Amino acid sequence: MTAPSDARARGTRLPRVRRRRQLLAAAQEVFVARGYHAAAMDEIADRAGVSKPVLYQHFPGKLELYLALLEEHSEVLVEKQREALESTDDNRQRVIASFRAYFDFVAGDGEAFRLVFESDLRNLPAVREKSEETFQRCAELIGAVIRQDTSISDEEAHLLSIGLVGMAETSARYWLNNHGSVPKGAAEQLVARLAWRGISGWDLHRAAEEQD
Amino acid sequence: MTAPSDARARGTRLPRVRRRRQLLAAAQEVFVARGYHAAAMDEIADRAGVSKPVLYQHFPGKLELYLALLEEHSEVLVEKQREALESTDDNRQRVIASFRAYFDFVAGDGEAFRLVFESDLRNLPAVREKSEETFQRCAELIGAVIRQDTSISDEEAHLLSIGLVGMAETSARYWLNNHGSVPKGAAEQLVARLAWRGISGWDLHRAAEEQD
DNA sequence: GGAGGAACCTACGCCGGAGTAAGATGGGGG
DNA sequence: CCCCCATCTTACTCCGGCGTAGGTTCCTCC
Repeated sequence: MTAPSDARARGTRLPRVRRRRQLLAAAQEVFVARGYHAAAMDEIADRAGVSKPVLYQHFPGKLELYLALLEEHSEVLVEKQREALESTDDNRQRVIASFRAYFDFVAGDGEAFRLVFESDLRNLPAVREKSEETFQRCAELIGAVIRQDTSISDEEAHLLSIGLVGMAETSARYWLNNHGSVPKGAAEQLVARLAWRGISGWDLHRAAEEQD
Repeated sequence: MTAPSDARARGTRLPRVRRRRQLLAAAQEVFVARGYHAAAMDEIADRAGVSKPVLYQHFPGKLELYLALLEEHSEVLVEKQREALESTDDNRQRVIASFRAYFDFVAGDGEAFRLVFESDLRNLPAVREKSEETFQRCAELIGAVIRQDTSISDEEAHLLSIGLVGMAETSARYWLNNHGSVPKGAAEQLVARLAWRGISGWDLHRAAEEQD
């Protein structure tokens, strides 16, 4: 670990756009490894093989740098989720694809998911809002599917999707932290099955269950 | 909001134990409202109607103060969960009770749940471990019930309980943040039903589902 | 080949907030 | 009645880390 990423040749100059990309990559590594607060601008600069003022020529401040990354990866997650749900018309497969999307997201891109799911800056309104918005958008995508194919009320469908998204997020994160205990495919399938059993045929058996 | 809690009579002396309790209460308010990093020892002291050194006569540092609270409320959650699962022998009722326990926890005690679920100090190993341990203990309690009444393998049962706990935590937090859209009892029931449909009769229908 | 500007550096200002020294105060036991 | 210790206070020190002033190098384009 602690691969220096791009500390190559402390003396190479880069065109502006290229440098910016690289700075973002370095920042991601540091923010992911240390969290927002423990991350130092000096370390990010070092990691990029550059001095601090360079960082400030590309981003007005630490916060903006962080927000840029948060924004980017939030968008990736929502997009993955959208693709998953559009990938098929079979709802059962949809559930599986949706969970796989979460696991993929968590497994991918240098653990960037920690920015979205485990940010230590949620107390800042801007960050909290972004986080919740991302969460809501995912839930809404799923909620739309549920509503479309059942007679569940809007409010109930929404709450159910919230629960499902929470399950996906939590189990994906858990799976990643305990790599090796269960292979990815199996974990996805298992949790997806739990979800599918939960929602499939909700209307049908509802009356019966209401009896209790 | 910003109820001063106990800023009563800036000049009253208190016996050691009583003062300690009060400091913990003040600290909880501030940590919950601001998070660990944005919380200032000065503010905690002020909130308790006392000066900073007093705080340091009761706790060696900011971190220890925080950990004391985290520990306490983590224990409360696990205990609530244990009680819920022991409250009945009917597994369906168990699921409901278990979810209710999460909602109760989130609804209770000055939003102390934010320390356990939304800590902005998870990057510190001590905190991360405590958080995960709490989470695991809850999952393990549920996992034990699942294993006890089904033939699901240990590993699978564990992953399923992880997912369920995640669902409970997420939906409870969401419900609290959007108070008013759904009454507590209804929300609990709805999500509990989702979970119950998911796990009940898992063995029975398993073979059939494996076909796909 | 030499201005000019873009990319980069060293070195510092400064501020918030954790933790501390040294002294004031007040009430219970001798 | 007065001493003593526990309680509490004011008023600092110190440090990490963000952001910046001012100067330097190297490439490009005329």
